[in-house]
Amino acid sequence: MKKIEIKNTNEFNIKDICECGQLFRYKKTQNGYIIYETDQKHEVCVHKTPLIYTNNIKRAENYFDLNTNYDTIKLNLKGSFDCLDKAIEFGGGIRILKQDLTEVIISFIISANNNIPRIQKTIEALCQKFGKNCGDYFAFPTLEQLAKISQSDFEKLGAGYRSGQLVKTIDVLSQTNFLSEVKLLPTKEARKKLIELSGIGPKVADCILLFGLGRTDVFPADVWIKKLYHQNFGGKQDEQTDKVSKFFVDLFKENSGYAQQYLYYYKRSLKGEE
DNA sequence: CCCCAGGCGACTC
DNA sequence: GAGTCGCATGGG
Repeated sequence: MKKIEIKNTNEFNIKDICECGQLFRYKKTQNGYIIYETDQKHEVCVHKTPLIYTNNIKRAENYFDLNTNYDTIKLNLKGSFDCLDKAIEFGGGIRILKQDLTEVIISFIISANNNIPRIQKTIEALCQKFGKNCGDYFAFPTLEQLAKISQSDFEKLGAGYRSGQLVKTIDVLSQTNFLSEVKLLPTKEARKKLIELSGIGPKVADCILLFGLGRTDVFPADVWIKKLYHQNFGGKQDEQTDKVSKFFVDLFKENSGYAQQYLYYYKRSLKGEE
């Protein structure tokens, strides 16, 4: 096992990374976190500084986005409005992970109109039932494995009414070149193509673009973001997703995705306190 | 009993 | 194009 030592802790906080909402499979440990992705395990221990344990340095550098300067991004985002400054202060150690596209697509279809503990529970059950046994954990099912799962199987996992959507979308992913093609498209076209899949609307598409395709010129607008928009910029209580998303992308451009993660993480942390 | 959760799809007009 | 409504499921 090799290790990467993180020296600038302003730019890397494993709690922020795990709990900011970008992924669902992680576990808190004695002095850090373990993240599970596809059939991989990424372990981070914090002593004085964070240490990433990996058997593939290049892969870990890419996964944790270590070549992006987050201090610069935060500096660029500051001064826009008060809530964002507080959010950056609160979650300054967030990094946006380069996650597996298929896993992100399936996970965020399950996330729609759902709560995080239940999303995690369903995804964990999916891995246990249909993923490879990797010893002390289970892999996320491969596309080949996913293609064998029926609608009633998904229902038994607790996916609810999203079960049919999952089967339909998995069918497209496994029977066409959708995944390889969508990667090549500019953000706007990729978004449109994603929304054609069952269970994917504007919000889920933006999460997929941000977490699975590395596009930071998107701004997923969920219920928390809409609340924040209403409080800070007016409009209706339940404003239209595309309207809110476009507002913030116009404001933050290529840094929209980062801004969204700081804001989402911060707003959720205030749950019940405002 | 109600409302809510990282919304979406179908159906109106 | 915008406005409603139902949707599985579990927790508060």
